[in-house]
Order: sequence, then structure tokens, then C-alpha cells
Amino acid sequence: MAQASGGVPRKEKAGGTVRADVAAAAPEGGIRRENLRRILTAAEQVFAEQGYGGATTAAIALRAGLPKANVHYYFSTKRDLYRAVLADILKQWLDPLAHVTPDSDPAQALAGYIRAKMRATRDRPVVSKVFAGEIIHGAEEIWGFLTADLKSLVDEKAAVLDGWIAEGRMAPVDTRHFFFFIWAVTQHYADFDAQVRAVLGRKKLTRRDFDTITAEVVRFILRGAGLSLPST
Amino acid sequence: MAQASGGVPRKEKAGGTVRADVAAAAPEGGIRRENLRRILTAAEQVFAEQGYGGATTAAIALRAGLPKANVHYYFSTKRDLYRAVLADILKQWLDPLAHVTPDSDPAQALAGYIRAKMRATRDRPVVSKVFAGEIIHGAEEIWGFLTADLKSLVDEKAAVLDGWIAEGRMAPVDTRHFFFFIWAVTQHYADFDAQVRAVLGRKKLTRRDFDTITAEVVRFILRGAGLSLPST
DNA sequence: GTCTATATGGAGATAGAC
DNA sequence: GTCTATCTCCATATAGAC
Repeated sequence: MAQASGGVPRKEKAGGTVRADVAAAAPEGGIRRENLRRILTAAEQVFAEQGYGGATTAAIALRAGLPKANVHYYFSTKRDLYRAVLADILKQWLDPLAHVTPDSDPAQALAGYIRAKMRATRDRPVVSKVFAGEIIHGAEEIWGFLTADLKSLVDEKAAVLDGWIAEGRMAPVDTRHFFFFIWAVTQHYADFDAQVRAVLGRKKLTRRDFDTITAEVVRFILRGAGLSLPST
Repeated sequence: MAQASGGVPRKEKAGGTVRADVAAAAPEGGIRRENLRRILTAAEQVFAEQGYGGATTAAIALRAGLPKANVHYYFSTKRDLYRAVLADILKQWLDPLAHVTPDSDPAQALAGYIRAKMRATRDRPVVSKVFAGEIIHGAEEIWGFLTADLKSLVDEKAAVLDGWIAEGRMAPVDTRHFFFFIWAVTQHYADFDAQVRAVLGRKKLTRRDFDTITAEVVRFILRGAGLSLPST
């Protein structure tokens, strides 16, 4: 672990558990709540840019506009803060899948899901990067979330797609892997944006770029599932 | 930067350049070459697991079975070692695209490329993870490679696909993004294997799993390009 | 609740005997 | 070329005045 040094945490407990919602507990408008939000937002960015090991509490404090000791007042260890950031992220991770229900039109529902994912990619790329880093490095901290919450949601939604397939409403694909494909492609534009920009020779991807890309992604994935949208 | 401490490198030059091939320079069978290989292999694994910031030279030395000072003998700084690992990786990164040439059959050529990528994913997942980490965190170290080597290769191969499209041999897709899709999906199974295993409820993906997944990936991507393989 | 000043100990890096 | 012993610095975390 980079975790360079530090007086105390000789051995960090590898939790597997992530507590929810630190910030929401504080009273609205209070200074505590405000500071928690500032710290969490700053931490999210720094963890995304530097990775857990590369991030320093000093950098987080600086970006939050608070003295370093203040960060430790709210989160006693760097790992605690990291867990809080992850908890924050997981809350929003499952939401977009709500679109997918048995009675919806396959192409419309999946397109809606993909668009929601691409919107998240565009608006909050750092979230995706922190999540990606955590998984790449073994997902110890969110293992419980992956094996319980995420797995059961995927099982449920895969069953919906299996129903569509049985009814001949989409091509026969392995539905769980199909979700992997969707995640892989959509999150690629957040996590690997540097590569995308380098290959396209673009300094920055604009909103318009994202609209174009989203349309291309939707078309590609739907075609992969034997679907297409009515051309409007 | 995690880079915790360390007596010397107060400020790390952000290179953008990656020197090639440290190990190959040494004479075959020599102890130098042997040690370089051990260190590079160990470093690759540790960087993949812990990230650059989280990796320590002590951990790398331990895994290489050498004293820490010996690592510094071959690579004066941790960043130097990291660059060498990246250089090692980049060498193999472009190879699989060789399959894609104007006169080949689109479905066969692309399937070959995808299979090669999936094989790399299966056999050397750590390579993919180090590469992913580098890009997620801004790709400073390999920016030159991305904007020069990778970009021109993609431009070249995209032109091949554009030719196929013009001849009506595959569906009209944005060919550069099509490569992004391929990379996203194939590398997903290396980089996000923890998530894949968690959702599938599998402790480990076997060779057989990989064969199945590869077939599914090939089918999906080809269908997305309006192609299919002759069922054998 | 806030923040300056400080402790603590580990991380990268080196000297120098072998 | 190798490796033990050691140096230096800085990142985490805390004490304690405000």
C-alpha cells in the first residue's frame, strides 16, 4: 500500500463493507454537512486522478479548501474517507437500470438505459474512474455490494431480457454478459477518455461529441442484440 | 502522489516518453538479463494489483526474490521502473491488429482480432490492468504512444474498415469508435474480472469460461457491425 | 468545531563493504 | 554485481490552544 506512512493504521482492515451516506445524516445547511460535501467531492476527484495509493489527504484538503487536520476531524483515516466516497458512488450506480421492466419495449428500454449511462459518463466521469480503480485493484472494499446488491439486480434484469428473448423480441444473447458489454462500452468513455481523445486527436470531448458518441453506442449495442430504434 | 517519501525525487519529471526494451539489451542468459526480467515481471504484477501509488519497491523486490537495493541498482527510481514496465507492455499492445488487412474477409479478420485480444486478456490480465490504470489516471507517461503510434495505427486500420463499408461488406459504423468498442469489451474481462466473477457468482473464470465468453463477445461485436461468422 | 504545530514511522533511495 | 545498514523526507494522524 502506498499509504506511505502515517502514525497509526499499521494494518488496515479490509472491510468488504461500505457504510452509507455520511453526509445526509447532518442537518441541512449546517456547516458540518457543507464541509462533509466539500471533502467528499474533493476526495472523489483526487482518488479518481491519483488512485487510492496516490492520493494524499493534503491534496484532498487543499482541493476542499480546508486545513488537513479538518479532514481528519471528519474522517479519522484516509481509508474511512475512501469508503465514504465509494458509498456515495454506489448509491447512484444502480439507478439507471430502473428503466428496464418486462412490459417496456426492448429497444426503447435498453436505449434509455444506455443513454442514462452515457449521461453519467459525461457528467460525472470521476465517479466512474474511482469505481473502476476499485474493481481493477480487487474490489475488496465493495465486494459485498457486487455479490449482493449488484448481482441480484443483474439477475433480475437479466431475467427480464430472457423473457424478451423467449418471446422473440430480441436476439438470443447471454443476457448477463450483455450487461457487461453495455457497461464496458459506456464506461470506457469515462475511464479511458484520455485514450479516446488521443486517438481522435481531440483536446476535449464536447457535449456535441457526446451526443454523437451516444447515438453510435446505442446503435451498436442494439444491433448487437438484434434490435434497432425506429429512425425518426 | 503516494510516492510516500523517498530521499531524492522531489519532483518527478512527467515524461510523456517511454524508453523501449530495457531487458533485451543485456546478453542472453546473463544474470543481469535474468534479474531484469524478474524485476519487470514482479513490478508488472504489483503495479497491476496496487496501482502506481500503492505499489512499493519493497513489495516488488519481495516478489522478485531480490533485496530492495538490488531493484534500485537496475532502476534508479520507482518511476523509471514503472516506465520500463509500460514500455514492455506497449510492445505487445499493437500486435494483434496485424490481422486486419484490406483483402481479408471482414468477419474472419475481426473475429481473429477479437480472439487475439481475449487471449491476451486471459493470459496476461495484469498487462491490461497496468495499462488501464495508466490511462485512467491521465496517461501522462504514454501520451506520446497514444497520440503517435496508436493513433496512426487506428487511423490506418479504420481506413481498412471504411473500405469494407464502402464496398458494402459491413454495416456503416464509425470505424474508430468501433475499435473503442472492441477494446472496451475485451479488456473489460481483464480489468473488471472481479466484478464479472462477483456478478456471475464464480470464484474463478476457467479456460472453458473464457472460450464461451470469447464466442459470445465475437458474436456480439460482429452482429454490431452487421456481420456474422459461418456457423460451423 | 477549527486549525497550528508536531509525533511517528514507513517509503524511496544510497553508501560502501563484500 | 550484490546487499546490509542507514539516511532523508514526507504522509498519516494527533494534541491541544483557540
